[in-house]
Amino acid sequence: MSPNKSIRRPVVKPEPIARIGQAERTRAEILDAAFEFLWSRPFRDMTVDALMAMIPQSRTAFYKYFDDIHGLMAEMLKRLETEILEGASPWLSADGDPVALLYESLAAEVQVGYRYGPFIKAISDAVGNSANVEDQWNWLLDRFDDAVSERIAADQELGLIEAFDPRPVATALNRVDAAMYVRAFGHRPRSRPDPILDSIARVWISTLYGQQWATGRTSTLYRKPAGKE
Amino acid sequence: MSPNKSIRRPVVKPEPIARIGQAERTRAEILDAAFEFLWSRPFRDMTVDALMAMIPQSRTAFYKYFDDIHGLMAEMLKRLETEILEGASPWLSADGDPVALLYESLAAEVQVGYRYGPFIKAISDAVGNSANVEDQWNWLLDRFDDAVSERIAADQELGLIEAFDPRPVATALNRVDAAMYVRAFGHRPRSRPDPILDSIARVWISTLYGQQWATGRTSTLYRKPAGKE
DNA sequence: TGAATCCGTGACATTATGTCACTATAGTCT
DNA sequence: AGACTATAGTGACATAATGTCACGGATTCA
Repeated sequence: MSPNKSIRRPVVKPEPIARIGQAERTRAEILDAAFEFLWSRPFRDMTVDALMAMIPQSRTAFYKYFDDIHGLMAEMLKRLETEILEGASPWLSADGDPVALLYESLAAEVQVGYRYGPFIKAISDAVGNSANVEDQWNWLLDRFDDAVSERIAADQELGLIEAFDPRPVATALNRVDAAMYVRAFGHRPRSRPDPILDSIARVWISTLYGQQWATGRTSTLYRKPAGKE
Repeated sequence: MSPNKSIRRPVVKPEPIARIGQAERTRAEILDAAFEFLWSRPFRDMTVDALMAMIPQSRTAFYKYFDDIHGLMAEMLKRLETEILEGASPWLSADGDPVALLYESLAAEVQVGYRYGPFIKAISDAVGNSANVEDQWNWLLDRFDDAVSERIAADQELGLIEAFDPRPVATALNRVDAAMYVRAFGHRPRSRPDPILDSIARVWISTLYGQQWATGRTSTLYRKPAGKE
């Protein structure tokens, strides 16, 4: 990072690197191994030793790439974040029947939860062992809480949702999802996702828009934006 | 245990014990110390060493009473169970306005959650580190799921609750509570319990009995048992 | 060729764990 | 009283996992 000696560097020389990319490949190899490990064994069994035994590298090589096992989990969590936020939320942004959109969003989320079940469980296990992972996980959850709160507030403005403090309700609803994913999809064989989606959707829809839409999954709450631009 | 030499023992002699009750007192001392520890520091910092430094006993004495730190947590969890189940649930058994009773039950539960907040967080942290604790915690939660499912099914019979598969919904609702307690009451200073109760109650009541009762906390759903004995 | 750098490794120090053989002592028996 | 015994407690030890460090080998650049 710091240009100690070779101050005169030919202008076009952004790649003076030896063994190009080797580090990145090894790093990715470790991350992949960790993912594979957690797919079949619980987080508490993942020692640096056991992990590095899966790839042709010495145990200590691990520390060239990560601070410790929790640092590794934090990195993996970042990867997951991207994936989650992508598949996420028509309901949060798009325009249309709120009940249908909410259901669609939850369905997408359940897909992700199902897909990454054992890994999400690993994260939730790791949370108790490291302030770092805990902070990062909470930060992610809080962002969801923010987004959901906002949407609730917006629909309250429109009279689609009753008046109440949106924040704690958003938190409660989001926690349902996280807990259900860990429980239902955290161990293999994973539960079938459909009943999970049904129950989650029921709780969300009943709480926000009213029971009468919980079964049908669509509503007549939505009217084409009139005055609002 | 085995009568090696002194075969001729006077018949009335069921108490040949020396240093009566000392063990129980030490055991309780350790449990108390653990509780105190967890009140101010996270579970991940509680080593056997740190714990036993709090009382005038050697580190190894710990192993006379518990298998390991997780065995200790399992024991503490059992203690908590009792407390939880006591303060628990008018809604589950008593007769009367279901919405009012549900609210009352949740209020009592929130009290317990508030009271034991940091300790509940410690349990939830320990869950990831030990199959034993995990099993026991899940067993406790499952019992709640059972009880709630039953009550839902009963009210569905009476037409007070819509028809749907009660089990996953019960699970979802119970998970709300647990997650909220950890989040809101797990760290000090703990959040004020009232908004937590409000949001939890809103989710439960809206999901089960309908939004219209979520604010008022009482309903007109209940009618004196007529035909039923 | 030689210098610089990158990647990786074995050896080590440290910390926590759990076991075991042993000691000390309070109560019991004669 | 004095000997005996089960109980409570301890220090020393073996094991396991962690994280650091000085070094070695290889590759690229000058």
